[in-house]
Amino acid sequence: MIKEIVAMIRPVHRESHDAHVDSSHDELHELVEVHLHRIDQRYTPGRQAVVELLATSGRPLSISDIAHAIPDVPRSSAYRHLSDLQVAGVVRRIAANDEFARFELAEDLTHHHHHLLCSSCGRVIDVTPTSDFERTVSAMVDELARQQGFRATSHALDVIGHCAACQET
Amino acid sequence: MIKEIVAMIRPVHRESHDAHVDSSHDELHELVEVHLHRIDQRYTPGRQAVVELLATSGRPLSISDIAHAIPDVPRSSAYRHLSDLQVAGVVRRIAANDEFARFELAEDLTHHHHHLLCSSCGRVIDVTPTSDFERTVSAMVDELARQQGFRATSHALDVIGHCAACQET
DNA sequence: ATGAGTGCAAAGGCTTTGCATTAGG
DNA sequence: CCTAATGCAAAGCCTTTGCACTCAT
Repeated sequence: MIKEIVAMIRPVHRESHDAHVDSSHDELHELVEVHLHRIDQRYTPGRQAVVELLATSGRPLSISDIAHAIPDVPRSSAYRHLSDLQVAGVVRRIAANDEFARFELAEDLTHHHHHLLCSSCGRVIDVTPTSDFERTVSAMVDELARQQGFRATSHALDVIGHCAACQET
Repeated sequence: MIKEIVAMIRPVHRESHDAHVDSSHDELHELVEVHLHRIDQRYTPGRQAVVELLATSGRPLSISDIAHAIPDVPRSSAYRHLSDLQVAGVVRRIAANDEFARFELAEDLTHHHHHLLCSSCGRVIDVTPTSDFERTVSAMVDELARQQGFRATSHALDVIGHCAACQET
């Protein structure tokens, strides 16, 4: 059943919560609660733990990362939490270049950003573009899409290379 | 053992084969053979079939796509072919937004391009950027990376949205 | 009390591997 | 001849599910 629901995932449009980009910590949780309530789900301790972890990690986390960081939340529950949070539009699943899916808070709850993928260590680093940068990227993306009759709703720009730490070796 | 080798994957630098972007069909296969020989592997019929398929598909293919298109190549062999071709730098694995990995020929053998990911049907469409476009993206990517002491080697720009076919419904 | 949420263990599904056979150099 | 390449079937691994128990409203 979750399957069908997940298939319906679409961007959650901000309504009266437009300026939460700089929400404080508590506001984030309140907002998540609202998102969950929209789909008749509760913001339980287990879910809070997952959201809290994603909010403070500063980078997308894999299931392993999560299971390791919150040992008292069983993997099966972690999977379910992530799935539910995804349906609620709170969490977004991204695909790194390795075989592991990563999860991060939706940009509605944080801010738009891109990723730097380290080929050496697999690390994923978040980077926030300047508005100038973003304006340009958006324009380019729209142009690319239009040529194919494609309707763009968002984009992802990943930079592949080697992180500072891996260059030292 | 393949594991260790895969961990060593790095971009294959073109040597005396710089201008193969417009290689004819046969030249592609010859080039693939060279890449395979570099790692002491043969360009067998099964591998040729996979490369041929990827070359003519015009879009990244999942294992299912491949298994379906080349029924006489067992899945286990397809997996091994893709893995080997990846090590040889002939094939690149990309991650779509769904759970299935897709495979495409490395840009060394084709040309640099980006992807349009349809949220509705999961389809991945290749789009080739103009050189102007690409120049700008590269510059922006370098800028993003530099801020983090990251050394960029390549980039991927994915546009998420709905393809023309899915908008008709 | 009633339905959602959670844990544990079992089931599933896709990938990888072992091993014996075939083929290419 | 010798090592790579293949097929098939078995093994692995991550993810999903079933079911009973707990918790919140």
